Amino acid sequence: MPRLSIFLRFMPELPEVEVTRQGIAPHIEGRVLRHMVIREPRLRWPVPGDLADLCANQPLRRAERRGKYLLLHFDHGVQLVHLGMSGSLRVLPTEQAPTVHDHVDWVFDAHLLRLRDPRRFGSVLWHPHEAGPVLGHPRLAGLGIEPFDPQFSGAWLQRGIRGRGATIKALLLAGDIVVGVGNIYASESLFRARIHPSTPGHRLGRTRCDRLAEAVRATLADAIAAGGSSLRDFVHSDGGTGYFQLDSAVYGREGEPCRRCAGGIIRKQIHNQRATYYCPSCQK
DNA sequence: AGCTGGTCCTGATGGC
DNA sequence: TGCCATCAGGACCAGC
Repeated sequence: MPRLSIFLRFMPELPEVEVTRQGIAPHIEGRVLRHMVIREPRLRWPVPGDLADLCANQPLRRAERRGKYLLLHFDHGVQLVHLGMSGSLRVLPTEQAPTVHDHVDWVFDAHLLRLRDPRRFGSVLWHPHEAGPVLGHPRLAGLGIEPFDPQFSGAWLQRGIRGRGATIKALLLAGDIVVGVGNIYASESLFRARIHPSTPGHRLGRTRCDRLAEAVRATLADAIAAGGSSLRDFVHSDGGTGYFQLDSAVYGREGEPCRRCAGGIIRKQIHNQRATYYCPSCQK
């Protein structure tokens, strides 16, 4: 358990992004962004040089989420914020001094929002209003359905994997069928659905697709619920503590006994250079 | 030193 | 043969 919380703290998948959104939204929605401080523009992509000027003294209307992107809506455009693999956002007092890896601040009247991202795989992009709906942005246009969209189902999943021979784990991670499943929750969802991670996508029939769609939704919902209890960590925290204490069933449990079946020992396998955990006895 | 991870990009592969 | 979709691997980083 302690070991796992160390991992999770650096891995924003959909639940972490959603909990972040819920945590920061009350402090930024409807407030005027006075100015931005961009100390380090060299993120996954360069932060636009004119972004601070564009958004100074503009009211921030809404903080939305699409996949793992946070969408900060202004009247004249939208900021797309991605946390990459090590990013975190915190609401802090305006006078709080930045430390190393604190790359971007959004400064409001009474407090600021701060992006810390040691590995700089995150991003802050700008989509001007005149470029059309933000969902048409190149980073968003190819994304799959939201896992909590009522249209996401076994049938949807089966349509998405039709004719694709990649492993089901790789297809979940690809994000073009359903968004939000990262490396950890891919293992967890497949365990929940009792499906072996290296099963080729097109080998999954409707029954297993139904189970998997439900498992993805349930796994992510559980994680969001677990994270919701730590919302206070987003305010007036220096961000130094982990904020997810998810109880994983397989991830990081190599060699330990399976929680569901008697006799199974959790195995670790590298899939596409990514660690995958599963129970060889009850995942077929 | 080597491993870790989310996503985009590139170059390779395979089907029609 | 040509085109397109798909796929595996590489790159980007810092922390441990």
